[in-house]
Amino acid sequence: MNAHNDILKKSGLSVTESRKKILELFFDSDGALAHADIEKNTDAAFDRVTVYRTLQTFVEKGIIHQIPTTDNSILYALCKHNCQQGHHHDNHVHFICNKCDKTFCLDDVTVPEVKLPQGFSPAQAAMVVTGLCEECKL
Amino acid sequence: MNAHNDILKKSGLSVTESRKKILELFFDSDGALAHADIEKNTDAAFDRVTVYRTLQTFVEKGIIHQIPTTDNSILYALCKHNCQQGHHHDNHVHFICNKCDKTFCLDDVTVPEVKLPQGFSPAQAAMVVTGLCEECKL
DNA sequence: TTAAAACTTGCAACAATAGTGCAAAAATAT
DNA sequence: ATATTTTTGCACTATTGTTGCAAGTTTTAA
Repeated sequence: MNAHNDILKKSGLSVTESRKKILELFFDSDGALAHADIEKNTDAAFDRVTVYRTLQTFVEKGIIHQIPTTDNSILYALCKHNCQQGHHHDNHVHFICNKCDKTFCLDDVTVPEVKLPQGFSPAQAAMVVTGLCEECKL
Repeated sequence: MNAHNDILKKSGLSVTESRKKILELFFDSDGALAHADIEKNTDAAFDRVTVYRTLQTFVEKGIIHQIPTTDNSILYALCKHNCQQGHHHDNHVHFICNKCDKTFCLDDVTVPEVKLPQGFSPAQAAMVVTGLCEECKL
């Protein structure tokens, strides 16, 4: 009985091969993952549809969160802080490297509050910074 | 000779029906537009491919910019401030309404600076706030 | 421990979205 | 006005995401 299984159980999910493997992938990766990355890293052991559904489920259960991008893809990353079902707290800044295209969750950098114009009622804020990462800057 | 044509010429682009019309659409719209919105609003007068290419070209030339979303779509909006080719300055916050799904460019709300961890070299920052807009809040 | 119930998966089909090569058409330059 | 350059539209292909349903797996509870 390992920690990953516990996460699944706590979320009320059945413990299956695909879920275990995909969750493991997220823990092994330091950055964020796109659907395509997951298919690649599982050697297509699971159906494309299963991957889609697993990701959806994980988002719903607050295990992972989505990261907005401008390139018509969705990136997913582990929710490291206390996310609950239906209520995410992924209020950290994301960094995407222009050179290696890796995405980093800057867990220690929180998204700053901004004052919105009259009438706008905020629920969630996301921030994505692009540039060069440590590796690529050298 | 109108202002829109000048924008195209200044960017070194031929002045064509599709470009004029699509640029006009952006000026007439207060929010951001997705590819689909543009096709709808032009009554499919232009080929889908033409719309794709026009948007790409406009982004390259710094006429419009892309807005990141978490729903696997790209939104585009006019660069109101001094954007140049290859170097965007769309440093304002975007607001997406959860109810009506409209996107607003909050031109007066600039993206705040954040301190990044050692090693990260920022080039651009984007911020998207979701919630309820003026209309939908009522 | 096993059988029933509940849930998850994979397949097939479908739908929507995006990209490419190339000939025809339009815009620009001479 | 015509040659050159650029842009467009079509046909085709690729990628990405969704749905229904039967078969398979996991969980529950006797």
